[in-house]
Amino acid sequence: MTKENSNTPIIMWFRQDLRIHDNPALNHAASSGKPIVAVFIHDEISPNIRPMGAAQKWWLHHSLESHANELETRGCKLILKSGAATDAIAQLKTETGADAICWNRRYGDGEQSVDADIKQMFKDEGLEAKSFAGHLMHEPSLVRTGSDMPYRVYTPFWKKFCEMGPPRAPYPAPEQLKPHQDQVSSDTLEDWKFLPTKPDWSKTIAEQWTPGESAATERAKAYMAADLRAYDTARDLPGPDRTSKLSPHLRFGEISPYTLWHQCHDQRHTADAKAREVWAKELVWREFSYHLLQEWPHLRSENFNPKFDNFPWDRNEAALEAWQRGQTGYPIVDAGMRQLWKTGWMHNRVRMIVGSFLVKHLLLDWREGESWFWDTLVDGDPAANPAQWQWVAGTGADAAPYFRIFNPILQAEKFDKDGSYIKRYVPELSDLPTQYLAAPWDAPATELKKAGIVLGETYPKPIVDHKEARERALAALQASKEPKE
DNA sequence: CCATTATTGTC
DNA sequence: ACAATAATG
Repeated sequence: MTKENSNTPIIMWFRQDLRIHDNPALNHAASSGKPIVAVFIHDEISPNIRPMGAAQKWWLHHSLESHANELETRGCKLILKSGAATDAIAQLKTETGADAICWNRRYGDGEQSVDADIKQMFKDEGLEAKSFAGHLMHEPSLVRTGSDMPYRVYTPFWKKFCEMGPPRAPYPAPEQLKPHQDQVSSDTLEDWKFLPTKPDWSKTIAEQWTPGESAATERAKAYMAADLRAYDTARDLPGPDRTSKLSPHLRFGEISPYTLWHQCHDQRHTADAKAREVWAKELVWREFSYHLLQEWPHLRSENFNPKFDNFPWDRNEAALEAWQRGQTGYPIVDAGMRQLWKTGWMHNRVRMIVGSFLVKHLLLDWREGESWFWDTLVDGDPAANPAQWQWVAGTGADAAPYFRIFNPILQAEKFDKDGSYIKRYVPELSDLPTQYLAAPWDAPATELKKAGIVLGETYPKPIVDHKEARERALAALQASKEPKE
């Protein structure tokens, strides 16, 4: 095959795919034989693109640093540009004389319309613009029901996903990259001010996480070898916490879902079929979220199920703040919210509990919770975060025929039996015997005293009564169903 | 009788 | 998923 323009550069536009391995667009750029201009654009201007949350920015800073180093060892510099992506790409095209561009597809209406514009910009000049599937194993728009409709329920989506055949094997990293050598203007990471300063809340997060492709790869390997086998039985226990912690790495594409799918299924000798399937199903929940986002671009702002449009959400700043700060008086809720603040992450079981509590017990709008998570989670994902919040609120894609109201006391007793999770994040309760940890207000006065706890002083009294809150939520649901005058 | 366990209806 | 109710021992 002749490569007519092998001396003119190709732009490799990195977005949510900060990896060398299994990166189809990068492989395309490498095999084109053209000098590669690698770029990342920080775009907070283009319409309908959600500005990143603070914790994600912390992650992205370090992930870009790591990715730039990876590229550097292959002789390639990562160019940083900011502003509207169409302008940044146009400028880069002029600066470098590039006659081709490639990227891995992203999802969401704002992102896709920017990408379509840029593709058009290249096509109009007879230049090449190619996009690849790398973020998801099956294109969300191609997973359809028998009557050619998008799925609204996970289980049939999962079945269809399986029928569509196993995801392709991951691609190897390109053997070599031919870098573009000329000087190109670039921002610095410091220009973007992604790291918090006054106050710097990132220290406890940095202790937990190492952003970047090599850390992601190591974590995946270690997880598959050690803990995958216990996933189906242990995944609901936030105390021992045997989850993979791969979510932020996946969020920024430091490791690909194809790689993880195959690593999981290759683990036949250590993990049984059940454990492997349950874990793979979680990976496909991510795909389902993108499927929903694709079909319902306003997933983060509008009820998926319009029947909830009349739901009488409360507005209560004090209650919202108590929830955000982990001061609700329900230890399992407070432990979760404090884990989130401290580490930028929360165990999934606890996400469901705190989400249900915000929406059902406090009657606060799920969008308040979604926004808080978006700002504080290092794995805040444009599809998974709204999809999960809508699921827990009952407004989303959920097959349950009833209005799910988690009981935070039962949930704590069931999933944090030994109280290790609560004690870790709510240390003011750590001297209370385990049996009282789920509901300290029911502990005998003598036990509270022995543990040095004064409810309302050293730890809050519950801000709502469970039974009353439950009844109030059910009444609100009824009220939202009354036909409007 | 009480505490634990199984069943069932709901949203 | 929960909670009211029934069954068990």
